Amino acid sequence: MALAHAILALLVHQPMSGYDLNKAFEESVGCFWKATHQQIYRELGKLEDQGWITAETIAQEGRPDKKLYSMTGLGHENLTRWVAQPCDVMPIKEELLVKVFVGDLVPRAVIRQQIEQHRQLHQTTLERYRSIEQEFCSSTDPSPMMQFGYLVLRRGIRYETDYIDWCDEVLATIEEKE
Amino acid sequence: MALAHAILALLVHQPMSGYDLNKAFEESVGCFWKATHQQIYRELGKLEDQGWITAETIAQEGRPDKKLYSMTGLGHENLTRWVAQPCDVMPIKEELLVKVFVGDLVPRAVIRQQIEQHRQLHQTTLERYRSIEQEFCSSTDPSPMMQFGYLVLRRGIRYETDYIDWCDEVLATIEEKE
DNA sequence: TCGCCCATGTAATAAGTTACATGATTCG
DNA sequence: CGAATCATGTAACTTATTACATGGGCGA
Repeated sequence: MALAHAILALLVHQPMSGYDLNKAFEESVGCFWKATHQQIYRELGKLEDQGWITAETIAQEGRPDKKLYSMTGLGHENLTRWVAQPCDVMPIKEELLVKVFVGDLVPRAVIRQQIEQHRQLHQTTLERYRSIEQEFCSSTDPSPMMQFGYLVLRRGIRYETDYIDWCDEVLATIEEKE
Repeated sequence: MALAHAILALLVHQPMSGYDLNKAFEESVGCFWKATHQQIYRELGKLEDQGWITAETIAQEGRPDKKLYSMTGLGHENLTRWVAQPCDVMPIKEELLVKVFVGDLVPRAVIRQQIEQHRQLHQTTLERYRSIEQEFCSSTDPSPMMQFGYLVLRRGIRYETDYIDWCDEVLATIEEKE
């Protein structure tokens, strides 16, 4: 049910289309949830059936019609109730760590290359988060919603920074003994 | 295919039963992969069909028979090839972060409580990793396999430490304005 | 005697991925 | 003229979760 609530969480602030939601998951919101457009459209259908959201079809000139989804009172109630419920720690599933774990099966260069590649990917993500952070800081609107959004972004920044530091630790260790 | 490779990665070092694998995923290996026993038994069946592992049934007194799985040459080849293949960054899906994101819907105390609870959970996991680290350090066997295992554990320790620090950051921010 | 450890599985459902499918507009 | 953006979806398939199911031994 978590994807449903992630979608509702985005619709609290403003109505959005499936397309908008997909972009959000790819960009800023990517630091706490991930979903493909197929999942999003399917889930939006379910949420509408349950009456947690409503759709309004907007005709547009020169581009396809879009469906703007808004949260209903029922959806709002459900989301609020869900926020207060205890939740589990999300399990970690890291392919890269499985590879490092069996690093002794391959030449050192293979692991070094994998780590270097991931360091690069996390660096790129970190830079994206940093530029979103700049927008927060330069904005003159210190609303409470922005505060919570900023705390989530902080988690993303911390995570990426820490991952990069770990990569450097690994690289230092494997170079040491070559 | 990643679960299959995570299982193979554990079977490289010694033969194990489904039960053993499940315990491993719950304990030390939990810092890089998670699987339920149902998934494990199903996957073991598939891996055996493919000829990547072989089973040997061990009759035991006073307790159920067990099936000890060992990796075959084919399994070893496949695992080795997989380690060298590039892989994607694993997406983050954090229910807690979704909740913090919509923290303005509920009283401050609700978010504070959620954060405190998760801080506690991550603290417990960190302590578990720290005690595994102690075993590594006191061991007089600095084999290469141990080195890679230690690097993976370092990732777990870093992750948990960083998560706890973030929790403290959130708690400081929400107390500030009460 | 109650509950945990050992040890394995099936069945049903939910969630996620991959491939397929369309079609106009706008920018380089 | 090709690629990207906007905008939506279906269908098939693979993974993961949850519930159900069994049964002896062993320690508090």
